[in-house]
Formats: sequence, C-alpha cells, structure tokens
Amino acid sequence: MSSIRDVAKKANVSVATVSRYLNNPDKVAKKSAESVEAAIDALSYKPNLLARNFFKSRSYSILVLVPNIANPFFSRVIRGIEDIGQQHGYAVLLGDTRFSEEREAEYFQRVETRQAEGVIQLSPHHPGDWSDDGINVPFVNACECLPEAPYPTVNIDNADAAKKVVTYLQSLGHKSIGCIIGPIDEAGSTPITIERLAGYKAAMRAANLEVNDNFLVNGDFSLQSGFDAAKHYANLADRPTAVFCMNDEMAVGLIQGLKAHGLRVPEDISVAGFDDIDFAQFSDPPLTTVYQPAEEIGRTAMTVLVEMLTGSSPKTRRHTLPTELVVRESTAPPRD
Amino acid sequence: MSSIRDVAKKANVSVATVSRYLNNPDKVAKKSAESVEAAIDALSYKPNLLARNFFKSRSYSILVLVPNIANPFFSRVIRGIEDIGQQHGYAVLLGDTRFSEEREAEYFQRVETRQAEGVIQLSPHHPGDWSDDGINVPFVNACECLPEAPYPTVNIDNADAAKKVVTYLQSLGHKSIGCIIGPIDEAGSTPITIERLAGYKAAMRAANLEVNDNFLVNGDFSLQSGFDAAKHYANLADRPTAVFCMNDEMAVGLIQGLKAHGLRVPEDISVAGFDDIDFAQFSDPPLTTVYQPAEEIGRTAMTVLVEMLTGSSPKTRRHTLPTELVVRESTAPPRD
DNA sequence: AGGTAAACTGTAACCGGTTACAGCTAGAGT
DNA sequence: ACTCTAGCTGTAACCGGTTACAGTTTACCT
Repeated sequence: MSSIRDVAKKANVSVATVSRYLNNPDKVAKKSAESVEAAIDALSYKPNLLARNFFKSRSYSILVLVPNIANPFFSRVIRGIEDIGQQHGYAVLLGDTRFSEEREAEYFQRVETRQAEGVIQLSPHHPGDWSDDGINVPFVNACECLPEAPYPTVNIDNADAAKKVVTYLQSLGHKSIGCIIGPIDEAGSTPITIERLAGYKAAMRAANLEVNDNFLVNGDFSLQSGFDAAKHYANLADRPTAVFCMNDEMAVGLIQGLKAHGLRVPEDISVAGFDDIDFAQFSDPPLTTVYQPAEEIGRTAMTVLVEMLTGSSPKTRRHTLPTELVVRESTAPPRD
Repeated sequence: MSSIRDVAKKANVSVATVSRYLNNPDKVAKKSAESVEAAIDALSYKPNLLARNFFKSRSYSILVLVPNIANPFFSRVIRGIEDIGQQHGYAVLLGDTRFSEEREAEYFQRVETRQAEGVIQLSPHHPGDWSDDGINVPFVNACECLPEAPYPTVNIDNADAAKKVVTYLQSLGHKSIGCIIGPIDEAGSTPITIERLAGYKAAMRAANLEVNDNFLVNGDFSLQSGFDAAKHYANLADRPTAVFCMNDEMAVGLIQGLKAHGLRVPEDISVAGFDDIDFAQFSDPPLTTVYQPAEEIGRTAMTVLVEMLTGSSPKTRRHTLPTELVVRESTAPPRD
C-alpha cells in the first residue's frame, strides 16, 4: 500500500506538495499537479484517512444509539439522520442497544475515545457521564426524551398528539374511551407512555368524561400485545366504544383480536393508533392515527448535532415537530 | 485533553509503561501499575483510539451498504450484523444507499481509505473495483446476491422457497396461480425477482400447469403496488384462484385491494407472501408465507466477514440458509 | 537590469499512541 | 561475591498524514 511519500518520490516533489495537491489543488503549479496526478494514478494511491483523521483529531463519525433497529419507526428516523450526516460528511456508527444500558455505556466509550464526535440517542436515558449542567460530549436526544434534560431534544408533543386523537374520538360521540398504553415505569424513564397517557387524560377531563381504569390496558408496543388486549375488552360487560392505542402496531393487533372475538371495527368499537406507519393505510379497516414525522425527526436531530459540532449552538433546546391527525376508517360514531 | 505523556509524567514512569499498563497490565510491576492507575484517574485520561487505530492501521469498523434502511427486513438483517460485530469489537458504519450506485461508490471509499475494514452489501451490484478474480477488500454480499460472484454470499434459496409456496398452493388444488413479481431488469441486477420467478415457473412446469402471462403483475415490493395489482385481477374475466406475491407487503396490499373489489380471501382468491414479517401474522386473514431468517442472514454475513478479516477463509463461498413455509389462513382450496 | 511581490516548494516538526531494543535491578543459585 | 536470568523499565523510532515557516523561483514593473 503506497503512502504519500511514495507518491512524492515518484512525482519528484515533496510530500507537502502532494498533500497540498490533495487538499488545495490551486496552490500547486500546474506542472507539479500533473506529475503528482500521474504518480497517484500509477501507484493507485489512496490517502490513509486514519492518518489524516488522527492528525486532525476528528473522526467524521457520529454515533446513533437506538434501542431497537428492527423497529421501522426508528429505522426511518435513522434514515433521516444518515441523510443529513452524509451531506455534511459524517458517517453514522450504529449502536443497537437492545434496551441495555450496559451496551449503551459500552457504545458511549466510542465518543470518549474519539471514534465518534457526537451522539444521537433515541431512548430516554441520561447518558453515562451526565450532570445537571450538561454533558461533555455533543449529544442530542430524539424520539423519546426526558423533560428538562440539559441537552437538546427533538421530538413531538406527545401529550398534544394523544389529546388530538382522543378529542377526535369524542367529537364522533364517544364517551367511554379505552387506551392501550406502552410500558410504564415509575422512575419516569418511559416518557412517551407517560406523556401520551397525560394527553389522553387531559382530553377526557376537558370533556368531563371519566377515566375508567378498566379501560386501560398495558401493552408493550408489539402487535401481539394489542392482539392480547382484545380479550380484556371482549370480556368486559361494559365495554368502551373506542380505544386509543399508543402505537399503530398495537392498534392493528387490537383490531385483529377484536375481530377474533366477533367484534367489528369500527361498528362495535372504534380503534385509533399512533405513528402512521406504512401498514396503517393497509390495515382492515384502514387505521385512524396520528402522523409522526419520523424521518424529519432524524434530520432535525442530525442538523442540531452538526450545529453543535461545527460552532456554537444553544446547549439545551427543545425542538418540537408537528403531528397530524390522519382520519381513516377504523373510527366511526358509536352505535347508539 | 490529557495524553499518555501527561499520564506518564504524573505517574513518574515512561509512556511505554503507561501503554503497557493499558494493553498488558501483567507486564508492569504492581507499584508502577498503581501509580499509573492513580494518574489516569486523576487526569480522567481516555486513550485516543484515533491514534491507536492509526498506528495499528485498523479501524475496527465495517461498512454495511443497504439499499433502504427503512425496510424492516433489512433492518433485521442489520441487527444480526451488529450483534456479531459487537461481539468481535467491530463497529457498524451504516451506508443507506437508496438504490443509488453513486452513493454506493461514495461509501465504498471509506474502505479504500481505511475507515472501514470490510463491507457487507445487501444489494446485488458488483462493488466498484471488482474483477473476475475477486475484489481487493474483504467483502460479503448478503440478501440479494449475484450468482457466481467472486466473493462470499449469504442468502436463501429463493427459487426453492418460491417453488415451495407455489407447490403448496397446487397441493390445495389450485391450477391457475398468479404472481406479483418485484422489479425486474434484463441486466440481471434483480436476482431475487428472477430467482423467485424461476421457482414459480418451475413449480408450474412440474405440475404441468400453464403460466398465464395475464396472471403476472409487476410490483415494486411496496404495499401500494400490491393494492394496485388487485385491480388487474379483479378486472380479469378469467381470474387466478391463487396469487403468490414476492413479498409480504405486496401480499397484504393485494388482500386489501381484493377486498375493496368485493373479492374475499381466501374464499375467492388465495394469497401467499414471502418473508414472514411481523405483520404477516396479524393481517386479515393471517398470511401464508415463507419465513426468511433475516437476523440469521446478518449474523452469518458478519461471521464470514470476521473470518475474512482475521484469517484465511475461502474467498468465494455460497452460504444458503434454510427457509420455512408458514401456512396460515390466507390460503385455502379453490371453490369449485 | 534590478527590485519586489506573488507564487510555489521543501524541510521538518507534529499529532498520540505502540513497540523494538537495550539497559537496569533484584533475587536465586553457586 | 559473582553470575545469570527473569522481570521490569525507558528511549526513541515509527505509523502517514498536515502545516508552519523559510527558501526559491517566477512574473511583472520601472
């Protein structure tokens, strides 16, 4: 493998000239440029970026910590990150943490050892070496964000979005509205469940409707957990006429489960989801849901990180992206 | 930011001793080890891996080129890659090529410039600097592989899997069987469409059944294209009694489209898919399909790449992983 | 022709680790 | 007391780029 010195020797110039040819071609004389070019071709020389990055003390990489890359929502976010990263010359190092904080910490090492210049984290933990007044590496939290974090966050207004859906159900005439919630944990490490639940409750309160604890079912964002929830509702003597699910997978699972129990959607029960994944449009019936701009979240997060890396930008700032209610056919007025 | 020399000075030892403490702790005397440790703590020193990697001429990263990270199938493959990579100390650099060979080439640079030690490509192009007798960087092709490539490939037997599905449909009594195919291109750069189509045709031939060109519809692996295909079938006077779709998304789309045209699945038309994505189980009706071990494909590809990176391993070898027919309720015997 | 500025070039230090090699020390064996 | 060896340590070169700085050439002007 040839080095810059080989090229210099072959071209009869100094290494500095070769380096300049590569970085500031207009600073070298035409004659030198030509012979350097010829030498590069002859040796099929490629600069060793490991050396360049070392000298510049830059890796041109950023780390994305994602709890589950197999989740289509997250992979759309990553696509947005990757898109902006590519535009600014940053490579994306993938860290699939699988919900393990240990793996997360392990990956975090990459930044402390300079292999990544910054981190975008899609899960709601404070990173390893965090303190109230900030964090010593460029860090952006997206998708699931802790409130009042001392670093920038990018997400949607979950409470507001949930409220929008539930209010829409109410506007159809529903009064007893159930909810399949996500995993919840007292420590507050499950902000999206907490916020969406708050939105649900706020909408109920605003309409002077009672929240019936029997209508609340625990899920884990999987299709199966939505499916399983159907059994609970089917067995109730007094059933909700509509159910708001905290993501689309659970909504689709619920619809299938309800059908299996002989309940029709939306005639017997209306179902609404959250996210607007591709399948929402092609479920049976097509799913009413709230659109979340996944790719845009990724793009914004990366844009913010690039700002932090290149210059000064506010260390802590909330970026809240808009959501949109998407009405399809899984919701209808209640029967009586 | 403190360097190894700062640590050495503070600990009153040489840089070599510090380096040894970090890499071969048992080669340094207990007394030195203690003072080095104290110095490291005091300075909160982290070795600069940019420097170490530069010296060792290793990046401990591999590049994954994926045509579309937002596709759940690919993200499951990546999860497998990442899993094995993590185990061997390799980071995964993500390259979302969006089907652009230009972007692909751009990413490929990362290897030639030493920023990645090898490549796993999930799309079926020959990489940039390829020749009949191989390729000069460690390279593995997974998921969609060109036949007879001079590098290792990891995928399933697409023709066999397709044949399995179609043969199953025949065993139910179907004689006129349609197919929604993927994008196809004469240049042979769409091997999975070509191979699955070959499997479909082989099954038809084996059963002495005619392939009716009217029953073949072009799709692009999207839900929408499956949905659109329904119109074609609905408008036919002489309709197939079963349709094999080259992926699950198109199958789900087709089912919804058929329903929209008043056709029932499986009573009027049976539908089978390919991949066994999570949604297959929760479509209405649940989808008969063929399971493809996505994560295992990723794990195998990474294992092969690690072998190539660490020692000698055959430069060209086909790894074919097993598939499995999954019978659910979208298929049934034809009506008459 | 001589002077000056602009354009170009080369030398060598530098980035922060690793490691070959030689030197030193301590303890064991005689 | 002397040798020998094992164990530990330090010096300095090295990896392959970049770049400050000084030196050289060229071009232009009077």
